[in-house]
Amino acid sequence: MAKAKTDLIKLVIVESPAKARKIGGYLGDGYVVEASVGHIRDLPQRAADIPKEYKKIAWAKEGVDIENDFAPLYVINPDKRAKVAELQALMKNAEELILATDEDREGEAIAWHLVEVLQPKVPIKRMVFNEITKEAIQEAVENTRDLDYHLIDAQETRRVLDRLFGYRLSPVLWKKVMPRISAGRVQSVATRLIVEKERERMAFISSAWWDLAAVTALGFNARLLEVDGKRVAATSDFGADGAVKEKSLSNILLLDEAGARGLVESLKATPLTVKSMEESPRTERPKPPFTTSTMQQDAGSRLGWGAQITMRIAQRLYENGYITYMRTDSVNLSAQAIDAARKAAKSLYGADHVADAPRTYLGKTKNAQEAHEAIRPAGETFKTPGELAPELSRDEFALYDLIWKRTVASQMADAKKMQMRVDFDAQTNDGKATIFRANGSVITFAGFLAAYDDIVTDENKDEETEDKRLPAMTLGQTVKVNEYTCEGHETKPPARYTEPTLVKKLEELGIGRPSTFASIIQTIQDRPCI
DNA sequence: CAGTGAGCGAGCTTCCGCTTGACTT
Repeated sequence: MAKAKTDLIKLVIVESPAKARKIGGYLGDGYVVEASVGHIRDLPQRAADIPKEYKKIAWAKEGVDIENDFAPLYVINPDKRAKVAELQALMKNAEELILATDEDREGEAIAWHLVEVLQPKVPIKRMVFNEITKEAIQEAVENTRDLDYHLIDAQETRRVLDRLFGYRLSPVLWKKVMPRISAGRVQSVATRLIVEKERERMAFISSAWWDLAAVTALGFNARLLEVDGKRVAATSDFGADGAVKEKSLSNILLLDEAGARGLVESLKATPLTVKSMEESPRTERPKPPFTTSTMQQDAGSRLGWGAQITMRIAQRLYENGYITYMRTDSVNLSAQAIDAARKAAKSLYGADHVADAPRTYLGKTKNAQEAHEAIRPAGETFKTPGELAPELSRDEFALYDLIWKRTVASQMADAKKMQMRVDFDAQTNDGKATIFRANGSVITFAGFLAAYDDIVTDENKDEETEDKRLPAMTLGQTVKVNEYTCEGHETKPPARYTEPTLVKKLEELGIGRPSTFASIIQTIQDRPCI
């Protein structure tokens, strides 16, 4: 019996199974949506992957014929043979092949590889979209384009370069250093960053200095700023090597313990006199929604998670439909997501806490591909963390909560702060003129901080950023001092990288991709050591 | 003559990036 016309389907191929299910629901009858589950073909990884007819060819193991215009040898990934067979079977009933892989360099290449492998005899269309809503998908399927061979060539070049660099350099290391270690465009830079940081720490020479504080009867402290017109050394006068900066050398007073104790002695309980006061308003803008890298950084600092744990939890949230795709370098939200964030902010924190106009953010990542949205709660209205608490595990809840807050905060109003600075005169009993300074900062309008607090880390705890209210004072007023205290400080070497701070650095340098940040860290730790 | 040990040669390791399960540690 001849096949009825209605048996023919339009085959749509995306990269991720979760995406396939969702899009399948939006496209409906006549469409079959399948996932390639990532790349289906690659250069041979090992000798066993090389087809019989290429086994004797010298360059086959490297997978690149450098004598012949760097022609690559592609083989089906061993774990994708069943998937390819499945797609080939579906093609038999297809009247059209629609390639809906991600709109980035790798996605375009996956689409091309699919065409090369499936060899369709039916029309081929390339469909792209940046958000998964019914409207966006409908529009995308009606406005298809052709494959972009510039992008495909760019991907092939990247692939060949990485292969030649990594597969030629690594064997040199086996011979000269030890077996099984490796080198590559990404991992070698990551390793070098860590080595350089360690060298900085080794070259670091710790300097000691002392400072003074006046503990006032009004409940605030003021720290010593000047003695006889000379500024007392502060953290910012020391360079990365731990020594006093060149330009600070001549004009600062570096107090040692004896000097500090002498000043305490000579000040006794001298009151402070208000010399000047200054108030300056500050506004603070919310941060953009999460990318893979910033999510890893925040989960690291707030939840104490490594990059891989964060990604595993995020993957579960994504597969169960709670968040959008978790491997992204984009800070953009869809129009519907912006709307949802603003509605959530309005109902929970009030209309005055929502930004006047929808906020859009510019990504600052080098080489960003922006094939996906930022990481955000899924759906056209965001379920609050509280609503989802019963169905999420403890870790899933913690990460969803972070994503929800960051997304909602990104559409909220600026926070307003008032910073206060009061300088005081005090005279030592041996006639030295000293100036003390008190800083205060008050949040006058929480804005986005109502949803997403600034985090206090060990590094910024000492700075004058905390919410500290100073009492009202007038010029010339004297303030009673309970006691003067002094304290010794040491400059600290630059901190070692943590997993998230290394990811941040790599991203700044344009090295690695959202799908590989976690595995880079794994690789440089897994390789054998001497 | 069977079992053992030294010596030799062959084959393997490895890159980066895109995706999930199916496997063991």
